[in-house]
Amino acid sequence: MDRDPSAEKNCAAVSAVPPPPGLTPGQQAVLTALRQQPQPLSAQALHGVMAVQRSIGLATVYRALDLLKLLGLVQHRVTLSGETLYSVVEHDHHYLTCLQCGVSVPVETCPVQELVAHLQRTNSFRIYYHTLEFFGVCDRCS
Amino acid sequence: MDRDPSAEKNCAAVSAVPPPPGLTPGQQAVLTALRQQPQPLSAQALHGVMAVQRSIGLATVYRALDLLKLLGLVQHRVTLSGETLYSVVEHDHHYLTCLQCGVSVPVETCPVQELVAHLQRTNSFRIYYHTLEFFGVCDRCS
DNA sequence: TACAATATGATAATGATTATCATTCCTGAG
DNA sequence: CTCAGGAATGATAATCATTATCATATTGTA
Repeated sequence: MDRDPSAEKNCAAVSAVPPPPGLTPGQQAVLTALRQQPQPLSAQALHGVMAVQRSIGLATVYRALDLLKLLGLVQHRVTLSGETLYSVVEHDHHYLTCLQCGVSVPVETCPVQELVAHLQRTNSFRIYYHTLEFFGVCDRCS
Repeated sequence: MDRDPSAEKNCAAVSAVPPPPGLTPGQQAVLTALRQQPQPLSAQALHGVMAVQRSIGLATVYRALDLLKLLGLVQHRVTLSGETLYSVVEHDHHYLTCLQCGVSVPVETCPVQELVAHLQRTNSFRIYYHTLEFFGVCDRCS
């Protein structure tokens, strides 16, 4: 068996921002709901699961997600079908996506932490999260 | 001055697929037009620049881009505003994007080539390209 | 040369996201 | 404690990139 080449394991979030600042109840609810999801979720799906317990407008969910993104608490990724999926910034979640069938399999390693630190120094950018995604064709489709 | 930490330079495309197979004239035109662009371009923008010289339908441009993606000749990335930008698969183009103002600055290094090779071996996926994108807030916005 | 399959174009339809706007909530000054 | 100003919320209309549709044109082939 060959060793994993670029080996840093699943890197944890770079504590981008302190704990939640003054979030409104609605924003808190969105964050809490998102934290309970095992998988990244679309805004509409999140709205769906939230609406069961608490009434909240779809627009509010979108707005809260945008805000939470800006606070470094939530990250996003866009699927091939154009949906945006949101998840809490915790661990990196990277994917290998088939351009044909759209299936995404998670990638366990992440080789970019050093690069993040470097960019942060050289670009005067506060980096909250990153997406790393591989596109190709899975064997079933080729 | 500190050295660049994760140092592989701009990695070239992994010759995903041989030269162009039997592309139709329309598909060829799309590929050619895209090759002449210095920047990644949206499908509509590409259609715009193409329409000047050659009449082509917008739907055809979309279809050709999808096909070229499937052939490993073209890659895509999605902006914060939801547009999909296309470019020829040549060198990696990675970005640092401000979640506030949306500005994207290119990132010159790419630490994932080894990982690509590894994934290719362990996942029986044919990998054509990848996207690596950093999100945060630029100093002007924070 | 005629057929079957595929590509193309024009346009309608889709669907996720955003804008709008009236209402409600909250906070701080008085 | 009360009121005014600002922000947040919800319902819904509007937007806009992308996709589906379908009739027509093109291409490779028997």
